[in-house]
Amino acid sequence: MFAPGQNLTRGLNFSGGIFMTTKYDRYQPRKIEPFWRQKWEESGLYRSVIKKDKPKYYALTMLPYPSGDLHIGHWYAMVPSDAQARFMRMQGYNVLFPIGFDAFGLPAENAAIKRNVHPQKWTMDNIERMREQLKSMGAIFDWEREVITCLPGYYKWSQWLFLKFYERGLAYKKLSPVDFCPTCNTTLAREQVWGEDRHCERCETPVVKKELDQWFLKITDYADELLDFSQIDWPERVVSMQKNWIGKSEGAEVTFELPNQEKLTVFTTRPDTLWGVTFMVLAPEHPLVDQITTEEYKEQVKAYQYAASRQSEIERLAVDKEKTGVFTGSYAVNPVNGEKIPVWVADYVMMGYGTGAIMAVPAHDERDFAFARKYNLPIRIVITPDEGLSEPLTAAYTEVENGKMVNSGPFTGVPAAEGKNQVIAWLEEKGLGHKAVNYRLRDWLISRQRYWGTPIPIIYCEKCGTVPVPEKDLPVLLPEDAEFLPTGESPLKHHPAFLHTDCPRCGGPARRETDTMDTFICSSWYQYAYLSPYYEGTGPFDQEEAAYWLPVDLYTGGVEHACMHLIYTRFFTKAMRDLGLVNFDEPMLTLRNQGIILGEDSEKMSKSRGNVVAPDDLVNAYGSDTVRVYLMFGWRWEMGGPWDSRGIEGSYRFLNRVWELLLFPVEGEVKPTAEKTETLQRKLHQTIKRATLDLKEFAFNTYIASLMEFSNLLSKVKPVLWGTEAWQEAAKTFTLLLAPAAPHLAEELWSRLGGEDSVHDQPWPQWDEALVVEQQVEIVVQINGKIKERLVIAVNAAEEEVKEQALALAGIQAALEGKTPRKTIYVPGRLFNIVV
RNA sequence: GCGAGAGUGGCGGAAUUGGCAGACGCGCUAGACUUAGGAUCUAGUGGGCAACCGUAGGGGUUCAAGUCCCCUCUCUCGCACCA
Repeated sequence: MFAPGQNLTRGLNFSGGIFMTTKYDRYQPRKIEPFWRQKWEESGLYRSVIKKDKPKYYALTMLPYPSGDLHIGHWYAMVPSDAQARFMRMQGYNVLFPIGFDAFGLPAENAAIKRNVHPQKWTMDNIERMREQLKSMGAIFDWEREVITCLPGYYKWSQWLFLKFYERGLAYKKLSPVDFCPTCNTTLAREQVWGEDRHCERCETPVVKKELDQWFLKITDYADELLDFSQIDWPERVVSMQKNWIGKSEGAEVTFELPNQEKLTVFTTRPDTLWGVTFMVLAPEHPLVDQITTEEYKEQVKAYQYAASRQSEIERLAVDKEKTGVFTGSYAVNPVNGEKIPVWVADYVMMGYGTGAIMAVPAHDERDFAFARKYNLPIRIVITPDEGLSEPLTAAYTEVENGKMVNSGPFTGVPAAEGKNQVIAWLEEKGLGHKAVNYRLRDWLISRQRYWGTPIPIIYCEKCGTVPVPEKDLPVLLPEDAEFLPTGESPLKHHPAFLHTDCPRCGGPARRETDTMDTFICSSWYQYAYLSPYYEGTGPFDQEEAAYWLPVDLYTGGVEHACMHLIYTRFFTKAMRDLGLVNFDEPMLTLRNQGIILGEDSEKMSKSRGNVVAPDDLVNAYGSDTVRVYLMFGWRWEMGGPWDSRGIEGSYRFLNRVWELLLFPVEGEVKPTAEKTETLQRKLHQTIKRATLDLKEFAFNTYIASLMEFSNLLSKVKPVLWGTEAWQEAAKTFTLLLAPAAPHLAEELWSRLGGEDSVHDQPWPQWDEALVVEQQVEIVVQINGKIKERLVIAVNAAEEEVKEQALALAGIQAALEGKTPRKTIYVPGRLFNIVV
């Protein structure tokens, strides 16, 4: 037992006594928090270095963009991740929880054009501010591993990786119609074009198509492997979004003969419907259109193509728009039955998917059905359910499961589901087609016509053509003295010293690639950069560090990156594996997504709405620990929801109560009882168990709730147990349990309670299952499942004994009214149910 | 249309995966202490006067259903003429 007040003095030593205003100083987070943060920094508490004798745990939070100020969303994402990392640390793991900045990108350059401040300065200033804000969070970030992606020491390796990809044919340049954002003045990857109107992910401007020569990464080489999620524990939502995005569909390619020896290959997932093809459709951009269109139809086909090309440049049309098309005048021959079928051009067929041409089976495809109806094309049924179909059809019959092939030559009578494969085999045998797989996934367009990004390390020589920059010449530095003008063109294009160079191969005059890389390149491998920031060895990172820390054990961040960053980084890891840089298949073993904190008005936070919650203000008002606790307590983490400015008061009150509870002594004599001691001990072990399991499961809200419950019990028993051994043990253990959530407060309490070293270096408490179990329990006594009475009984009471006591209860006697129980059910510790 | 997820008090949310619905907190009500309280403490708080009724709605399985099965409705997110 320690004398009240004694430990208060110890606390004062740390703070220099400056905040002792009353006999027992109040909870003053603004004094405690900076003090401890400085201590931790000085003592290197959170430096993560290889410790071979300890299991490692690599926890990672998504790389923030240095937009200027830390947002409450950053806190919401990072605080529970930090708590989880701290918990693992106390569980004996050697934890790495690094932080850095995704520092290239458009906002910096736009600021440069608008406000005449260099992107470098704008970015570094923001980083400096955000670094301080991040530090106020009190997370266990190892700042010595910080990476900033716009620094040459970083992007050198982005360029190096690009060159390695190039060597292996994973990076290539291609002239093709690409999406261009007229506001951002750059091309975008397919993933960065969103929504029905196909707008730019960043600025929401509808994109336009441009025919440009651009660099791509061959992510499609890994399409199949990217569909394999067997090695990772990722949320179902992300898995399904990625599957959906990759969009694998299996079927067949079938070749149709056209006049003048041309062949037209189509992709279909329904080879079982081949006998029902009544026309064919080409996309307006299909190269065969010009060749097969007959003189008679030339004019209208040309007009249609022109209209279609205009259309793609304007807004994308609504889904339910009326289908349009024109006849080419030509006929194709259906290879399965020799029929002549008309070939049309229509914009409901996309050049970008499959072969840009389809076989139309109006009876069994909704789109073809609508088209056939409009243009009076024949509709032939070749699949029917057992009960048949009534003609004329009012809608396409698209079911496969219950369908049977009819009017299909040798396959008539075969179930459609089996027919698919049988027909493919038959086509292959006859040389008419073959099994084929199609993906929705496109190769990743990485060229950006902007300055503030990683220069693509390529040189164009008149003699030698495309020449990669030799490894020894890396990094290709971004020139600092660029001019930022609102012309919409990259300053690199107008920077002679950058543009003109010598060919590394022949020494002749050459020019540099002026496009820079998509910033998603930077974030595709940053988890490896943390191992050895700005590495100066022979590869992008230190292999010894890699061998110890990799792969990332836990990754946390927003679900909005499911089809961008999270696919890209998986692709990078697989490609890097094939380069021999890493020896595993997946970058992040476990992924957890947080939800989004909305404004108090339930709308997305935005400056224009004026509903933004600034974490700095909250930290000033309540302290960092309160903000942390509230962010963990207020919502289901993966859901998020509207901010509640009153709710945070509850968390502040909680921490205040904890402070007073553990530090303010009881006046007068304390008379401990065995019963209360036991109650305290039991609740303590129950709380350890709950807190441990909840933290494991990312149930941060119930983790905090369990601490609140425990503090409620503590305040009940305080008058009788204050200062006893059981009390002290409970107080210290409670402080340990609080440490991941409120690290500063826990540290202060720990030191005042006489704890050794840092609370954060203590082992996580263990619970004793025997002490968790209640001895006396209240069970409910039911009749036919309805609660009639309650009974307090020993937890291990025999069923017979319970039955005897339950049946003897007055309320039960009355309710039974002399009826005899037919059956009784006893669930120990829960209920006793009498069935009559 | 396809895919994923969700519907529980006035609000945020709990409920050992079939076993006392509403833990914990916000808010609210009453009281205490106060010159004062938007501070703090104590008590209460799903509905109904009651028996009872209550987890989006309807049916089912079971001694027992928020939880399992079938149908319907609503909402959120992602993709979208993907052949």
